[in-house]
Amino acid sequence: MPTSDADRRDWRPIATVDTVILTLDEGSLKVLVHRRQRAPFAGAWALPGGYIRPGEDDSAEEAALRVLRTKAGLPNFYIEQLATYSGPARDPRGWSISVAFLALVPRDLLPDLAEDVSLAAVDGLPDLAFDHGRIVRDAVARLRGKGAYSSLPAALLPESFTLPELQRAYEIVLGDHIDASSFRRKVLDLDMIEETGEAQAGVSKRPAKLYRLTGAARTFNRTLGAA
Amino acid sequence: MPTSDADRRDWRPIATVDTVILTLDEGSLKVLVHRRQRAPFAGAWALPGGYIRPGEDDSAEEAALRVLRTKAGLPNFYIEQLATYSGPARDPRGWSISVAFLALVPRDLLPDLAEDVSLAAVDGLPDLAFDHGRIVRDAVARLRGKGAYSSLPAALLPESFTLPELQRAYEIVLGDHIDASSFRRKVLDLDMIEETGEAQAGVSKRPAKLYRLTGAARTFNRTLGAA
DNA sequence: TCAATAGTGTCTGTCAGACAATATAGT
DNA sequence: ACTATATTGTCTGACAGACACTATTGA
Repeated sequence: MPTSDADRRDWRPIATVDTVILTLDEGSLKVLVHRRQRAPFAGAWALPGGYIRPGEDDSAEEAALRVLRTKAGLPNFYIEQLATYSGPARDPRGWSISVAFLALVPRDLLPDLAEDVSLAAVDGLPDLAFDHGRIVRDAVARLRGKGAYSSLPAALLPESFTLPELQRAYEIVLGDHIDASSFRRKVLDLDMIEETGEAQAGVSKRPAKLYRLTGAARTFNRTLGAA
Repeated sequence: MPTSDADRRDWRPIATVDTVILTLDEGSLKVLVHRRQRAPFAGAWALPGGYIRPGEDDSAEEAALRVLRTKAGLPNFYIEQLATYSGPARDPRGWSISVAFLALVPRDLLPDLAEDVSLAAVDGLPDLAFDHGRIVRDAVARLRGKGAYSSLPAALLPESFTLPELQRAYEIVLGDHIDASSFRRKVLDLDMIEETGEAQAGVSKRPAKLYRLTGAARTFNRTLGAA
């Protein structure tokens, strides 16, 4: 069983994680990317990612959260497993396997973007390192496909939001117009959201009521990825 | 960078694949399991699985197909990525990462079962090695959750089948009764199936027409997993 | 009062499920 | 003709989208 280093390297692929952080910014769906400092693909835009460290991480998910903390300075939040990408060619360093995760984050929870971090619109994505372009496309397809009426798009909004804002989030995610009255009926029937009691202020038109996700909806949200 | 073997082993997790083969047998949904010959979990039931071999496999999916060919004697068929399981405790041999795949296979395509291979009903599953019990539960949840009207359950039936048979397959998969007239309308509208021109023979009642999946439905089926 | 958007009420077409009615094989 | 399904037709309630109408704020 014991063999040379070269052989052993051949038997255990490189194991990494990559994260797709999606948010709503300036009316469109964007993904967080950073400029790579080191080879391979130095200077190219890439998803935040890194090696799984068995000595340090308790799971691939923990590894992804660690990468987000240390590489992007992001706090822990809910991430959902997207898919796993593998093969000899996707990483020039050798046969690799990467577990990709997806998170929906309100824009205001993202810290001020550093020099080498940027939000790229998912429609008209620039070229990304590795197979990250494909990973982002898969993530967006998953988001768009998954329950037109799951509570997911609400995760892109701040703690409290108006119904028109929520509707716009759905429209951006789904890429389609939604009728306002149907939307209200549906979303209120589902007990996903509840009034905060407050209303918009300082607008020169009828102010909209503010809502928040109900506890039930937040939980539903958290567990959606498991199914 | 070069370190001792122990260190390097620590940096690259064990990488494996596991496969969940689901089929309809005696009116219920079953999963193919085999009795492990070797430690760990020698003697226990487990999903067919094995190491990814970077020198031999072009992707995790190829590795899974190779495992099915060599360990279970199964031909190549469409498998869909399910999820990836990882951590220090799931395999006593060390920190491991396993990519799980799902396949729906007509019972008559499974070769005669060898001594150490068996079909276990997914409801009332026996204890399985590793975290395979959880993997099977996730697979069944995915199947039940995924498009009530995707063409997926049809993959569990032989090449040609009657509408009542197809309906029963859906009912078993969904675990719920379906109205016959609605089912016919829907499934025929979707252009998923087409008449073969033949009909059942040798039944002492009105014989049902035979159908097959349309080319479009088969393709749809194949690509479902990608989204 | 006006502009602009929030929010409500009503109509209508679509569709799934319930269920009755009809069709067809072997016996 | 009779039995046991297969298959079709009709009715009805739920619901999404269209759209007209009312409400409410600051200017």
